[in-house]
Amino acid sequence: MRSEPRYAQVAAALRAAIAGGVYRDGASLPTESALCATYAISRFTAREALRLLQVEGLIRRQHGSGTTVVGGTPVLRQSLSDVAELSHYAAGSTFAFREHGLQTLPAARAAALRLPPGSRWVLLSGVRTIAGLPAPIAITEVFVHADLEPFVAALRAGRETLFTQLARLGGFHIARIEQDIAAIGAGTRDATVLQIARRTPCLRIQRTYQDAGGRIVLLSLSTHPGERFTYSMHIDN
Amino acid sequence: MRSEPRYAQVAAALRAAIAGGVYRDGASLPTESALCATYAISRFTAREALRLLQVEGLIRRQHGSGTTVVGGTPVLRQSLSDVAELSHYAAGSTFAFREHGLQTLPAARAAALRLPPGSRWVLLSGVRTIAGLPAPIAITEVFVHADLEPFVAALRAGRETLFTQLARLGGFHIARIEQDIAAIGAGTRDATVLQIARRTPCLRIQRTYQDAGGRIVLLSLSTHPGERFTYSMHIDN
DNA sequence: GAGTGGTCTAGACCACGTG
DNA sequence: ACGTGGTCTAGACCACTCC
Repeated sequence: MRSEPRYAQVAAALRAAIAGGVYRDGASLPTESALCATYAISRFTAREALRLLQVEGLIRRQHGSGTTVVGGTPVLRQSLSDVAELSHYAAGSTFAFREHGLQTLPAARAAALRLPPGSRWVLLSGVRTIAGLPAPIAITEVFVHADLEPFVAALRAGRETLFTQLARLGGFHIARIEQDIAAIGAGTRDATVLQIARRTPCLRIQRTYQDAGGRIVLLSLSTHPGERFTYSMHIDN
Repeated sequence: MRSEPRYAQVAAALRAAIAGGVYRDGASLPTESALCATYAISRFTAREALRLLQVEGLIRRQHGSGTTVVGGTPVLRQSLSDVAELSHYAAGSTFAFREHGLQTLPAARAAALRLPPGSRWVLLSGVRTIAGLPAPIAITEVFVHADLEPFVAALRAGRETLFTQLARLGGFHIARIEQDIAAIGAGTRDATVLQIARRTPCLRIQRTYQDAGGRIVLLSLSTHPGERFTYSMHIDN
């Protein structure tokens, strides 16, 4: 049982105080030196705690004036922090894939995907289609951690996403998903499969699924033709 | 002319070294103690410089292993998991805009944005820039509901997003944000402002901000050059 | 075990905003 | 002038990774 860093504890305490109405919208938070005194911490730790709240958008800091609460409304926490949301865009679509076995990635490829050089992955490739549409809406590559190779054969195409299947089969828990979205021009191979012109603008979505230890268990790389795909999400307060 | 903080100078030097190919993709950056020695700075200053590069997405830090370069081409990343982060947008960036008054949208335009035909909006246009970068990272159009016109004159460019300013000025609450992300080719006008070639792949992000009644109070339409912008988010279970 | 980054202390001086 | 946050030093111990 590792304990949280001190600055995270202080940040949590302040967050709770804000949510609890101790500091209202626009109200001033204690000064740094006040925090040092009340929590018996150094100024570094106090600043680190405040830095956390700042990137969360909870507080606003002004050089000569002080620290004020920006949005004390306590419900602001809710978000798309739900894995279910991630699958909603795929509803009604099906994913067909082929397995290409366990491979060591070329160094350049590994670096581009920000995976450890020399690491080994089971490579899958596939296309996502929507019934009735002539061309696929995505071409996808999936990299499964070598440790999970025994479960790959049991993967099925269909509604359930690969990562939920793997999590169930492997008996582990996905703790974090990182998602990067960029716009790129279609390469020759992608263009052929997607039936679009080369260099057509495409959405490139890279997701990494990490377990509790921060280890990447699955990485997926999808390319969607720009004119056939829009990534849509919503955030409710 | 006030001089830059020391950590910003060190960060700039490292940024230049990465861009100049001294440290390639995936290569290791000097350790913190090495930076302390070469620049004659304390570890705090070195870490502050590295922190800058980290939030820019240029480097990746791993506890026991070291600091490595993520991408040789500078990519801006925006991490986003809830409304609070959305309000802060890209750290260190500023938004400059002009107001173009109350207008009735052409029918085609309204349809494309999925806004009611004949509805009236205050149109704003602007660019988002990051200090030190020659070209903007986004060109943005904003449509503000006609009912909020009295508050538009009070809007200020700067750190606070337009919708948080409007919510405060108008005394209402944003209940829902919808966000659509697509890949498009840059049009002539966008290409000029963003200093890229026409038809360069760009991320087009459309956000609608709705009040509790589902009424769209604000719509923003941003175009980001693909090679300078990656939309990044994470989801924690 | 050696070396890395993560956390933390106890000081210091400076730049900024408000009185 | 004063108090605020911003920057910075010179140490320290710990947790993690890799050999």
